[in-house]
Amino acid sequence: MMTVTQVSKRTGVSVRTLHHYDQIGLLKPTKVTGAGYRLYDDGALDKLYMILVYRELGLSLNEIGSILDAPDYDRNRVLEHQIKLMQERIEKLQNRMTLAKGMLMLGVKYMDFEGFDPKKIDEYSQQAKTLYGKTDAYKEFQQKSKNRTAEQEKDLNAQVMEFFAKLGKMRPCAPDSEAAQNWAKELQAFFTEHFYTCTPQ
Amino acid sequence: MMTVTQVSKRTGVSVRTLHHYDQIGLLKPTKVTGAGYRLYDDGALDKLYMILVYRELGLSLNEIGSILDAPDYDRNRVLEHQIKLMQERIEKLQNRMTLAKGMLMLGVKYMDFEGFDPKKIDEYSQQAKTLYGKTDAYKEFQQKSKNRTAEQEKDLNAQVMEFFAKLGKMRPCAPDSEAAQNWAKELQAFFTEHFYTCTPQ
DNA sequence: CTTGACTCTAACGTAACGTCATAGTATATG
DNA sequence: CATATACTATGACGTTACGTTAGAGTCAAG
Repeated sequence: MMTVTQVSKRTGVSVRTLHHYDQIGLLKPTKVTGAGYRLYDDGALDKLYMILVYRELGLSLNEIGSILDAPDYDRNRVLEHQIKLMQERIEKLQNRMTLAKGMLMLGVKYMDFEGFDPKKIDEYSQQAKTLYGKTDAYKEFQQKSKNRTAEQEKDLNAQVMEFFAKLGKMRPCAPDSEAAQNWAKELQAFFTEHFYTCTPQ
Repeated sequence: MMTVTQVSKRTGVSVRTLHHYDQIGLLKPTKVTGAGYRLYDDGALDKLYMILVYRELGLSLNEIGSILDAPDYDRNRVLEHQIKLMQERIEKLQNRMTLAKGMLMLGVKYMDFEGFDPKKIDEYSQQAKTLYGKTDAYKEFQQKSKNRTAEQEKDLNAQVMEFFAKLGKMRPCAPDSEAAQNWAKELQAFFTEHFYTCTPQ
């Protein structure tokens, strides 16, 4: 039987957290003394460890409470769900990193919106990647930069960024508008200079 | 000059959010009518877009407030900092995904802690990867699985997981203790069966 | 002038605790 | 036994970025 600070020292959770988990009924102490002191045994410790693991996986305390007294089947489904969620978060973070790197590269002054919706970064990124991936030029690029895989990703990020940074602006334009033409030229010049030869197409 | 709902519809932010940004002084309306109605012009819209972008990058409203009236130099430093933060978060998420996948693979019953600190997952993962990466066996594995890169990562994840799931338990043991020996045998058997031939070393 | 659409302020709710403040309790020492 | 020290308990407010009513004033149209 351990007191709160003893549990705290062994597990790393704060005393306040133990109080909190007691309050919300997530982890009740094994026993409470006459004076109201909380006492925990090894079983409680095990449960606490499980709580911490699930917490690391990003589950809310509410969800953890449900999961702990649920059958294995449900636990596995929750795990799978969490894996998907984490996967999505990773992709979102990567897209945001691309955006941030692009902002650094191009300078903030380029950030001129009107039709660029920051909430749709993931969507833009998706578009840019699929569109861009189809071109032969991309293959050429891959060939040329095989020897520098570290930079490859960096460059691709930059390109994707470039692509969707402008994509927002192009939205309201007709595909054959003057602005679109200018953009294409600009992009072509940029890419030709840095990465590969580029056809008007 | 647009009213709150007009701004809301164009930008996607809620009216409440506009109220909030006004309250905390992040984005004041361009003008306020006699009746107290908030009116925004295009300049305010631009600022709002910048706010949204930085918000996407994970900055707090406080930080955004500081950044908006700061020189380019500071902005770039903040961007770089955010990129680092996002990178760290991605790695953490990936480690947690490894843990979750491992929990699915091995089943929750294997989760027996005593010396396994869930907060040190990243540390364990790091150890496992560096240690594991050094072995010749890994190279053999890489050779064998060159043709299935998609699964490769999956397998590596599983292995890393296996590795650090037990690493926690081994901590208090001497490296030549019986438990350690058993673990080594078990691991060897498992790996031999699934991935590659394995020496006692 | 009424109706409907829109606007305002005020204030509580959210998640998971951190951080006091105030007060009782257990233990070692003089 | 009294006291100092270390630990414990229960409130209760603070945090982040708004969501969500609730009650009340405002504007354009019919």
